[in-house]
Amino acid sequence: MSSSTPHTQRDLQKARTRRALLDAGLALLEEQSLSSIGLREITRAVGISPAAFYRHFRDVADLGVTLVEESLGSLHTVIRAGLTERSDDGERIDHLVGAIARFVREHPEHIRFVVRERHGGVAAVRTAIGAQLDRFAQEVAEVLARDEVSRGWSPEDLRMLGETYVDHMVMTASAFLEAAQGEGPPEHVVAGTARRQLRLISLGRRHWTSDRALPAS
Amino acid sequence: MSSSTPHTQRDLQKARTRRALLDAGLALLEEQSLSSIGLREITRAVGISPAAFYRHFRDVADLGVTLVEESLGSLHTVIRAGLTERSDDGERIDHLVGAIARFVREHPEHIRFVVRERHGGVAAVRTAIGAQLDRFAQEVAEVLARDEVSRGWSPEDLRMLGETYVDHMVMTASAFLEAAQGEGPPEHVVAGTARRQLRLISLGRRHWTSDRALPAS
DNA sequence: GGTTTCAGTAAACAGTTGTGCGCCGAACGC
DNA sequence: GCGTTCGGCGCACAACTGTTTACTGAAACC
Repeated sequence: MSSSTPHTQRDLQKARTRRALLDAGLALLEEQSLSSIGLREITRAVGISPAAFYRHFRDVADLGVTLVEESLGSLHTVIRAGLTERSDDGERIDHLVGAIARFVREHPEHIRFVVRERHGGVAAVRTAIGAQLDRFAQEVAEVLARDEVSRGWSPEDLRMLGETYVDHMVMTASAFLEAAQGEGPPEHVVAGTARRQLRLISLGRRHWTSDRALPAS
Repeated sequence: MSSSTPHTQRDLQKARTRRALLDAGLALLEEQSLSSIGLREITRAVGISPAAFYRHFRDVADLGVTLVEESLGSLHTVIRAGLTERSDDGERIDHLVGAIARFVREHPEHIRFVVRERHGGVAAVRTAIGAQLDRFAQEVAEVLARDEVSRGWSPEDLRMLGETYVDHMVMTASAFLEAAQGEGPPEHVVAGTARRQLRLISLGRRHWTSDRALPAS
């Protein structure tokens, strides 16, 4: 935010190879996990010498953390738009699931990265993803708080709801990804399940009472 | 299942080092992911020569697949017992969350392994876990189908419900694990969120209608 | 136009890795 | 008791790893 890229030809070229490193890393991540990717493997894919890597990142982990911001940044805007959209529950659910499906189709590597490294072997990346998803859940909670249905909800309950939505979104995205590479049920089945689950949540939401006791059926 | 261990002293010793290999692998997995663990690293931890590894497993991946069966086998029995238990929703939820918490406290390495490798870099292990969780979801669906609330549910809806429970269980277990190592919110907060989420699902379940249209609020 | 900056290089460093080979020696079946 | 089985060992192999060093040459600055 402080130093926007000076448009000198040199920094421009530097930014280019930096991008190439990030892209190469992301590409290599399709078949292995970050902790098993070698620095040399990345530079080899880009076509530069191993030592040049250090001009851009301290570590492979460092590169990973950068990828986190990138990957989740794009998702952020997509979902935010999808949620704010005003319509009845059914339409909103369809839109949301459709948005996730489209995002996965357009940026498969990004969500593969996030899903794989969310609980992966590199602590720094793990916490970076966790922090982002936290912020994310908080934001979703705030959006949902503005709904009529959320009247009287406690902050903890709203927070819980946000987490539920975010977790569900990540799971759905992961399922779509598996579908795309033929590793699981086909896309339309995944979409169906995702819609059903959102409907389930939506129903639960509508009949929620913030105090602890369940209503005597 | 076919060849139960012959109780000769030699096979007994073989089983012992095999166990040691599995345990060592599991232990090493606390800080890295399977794809980055070296065969030598494991044998070194056990105290045998690298070549001896091949007497027990073809691969590190092979060892991983074995770990999957072990880790999820134990969880299987725990949850099955927790679900079948008959009581009102509130109690059942408390019991379930408590059971998960206890399991994580007793077998942290197992669930860490499952969560980490569920979307990890080793394809064989990934699919093994996926298959197990599938069977698992199916079974949960069948148990839930016996509830009074499930009258009139379509098979797809029941299946969806089973998946929802299983996914939630895995997520909760993972959250408990993070809590245990101080990487996230403390245990009682995790438990609270988990209970709320189960309550949400339970409410949605109770007001479910298997046909597509949502009831006009 | 001379000087400084700096992305990328080449080479060397000491480790590490997976895997194949032949051999041992203790427990085994008979 | 004897011949066989077989878990584990030592060693060698070629390939690979992350990191440091001193360097080059073109773009940037003034």
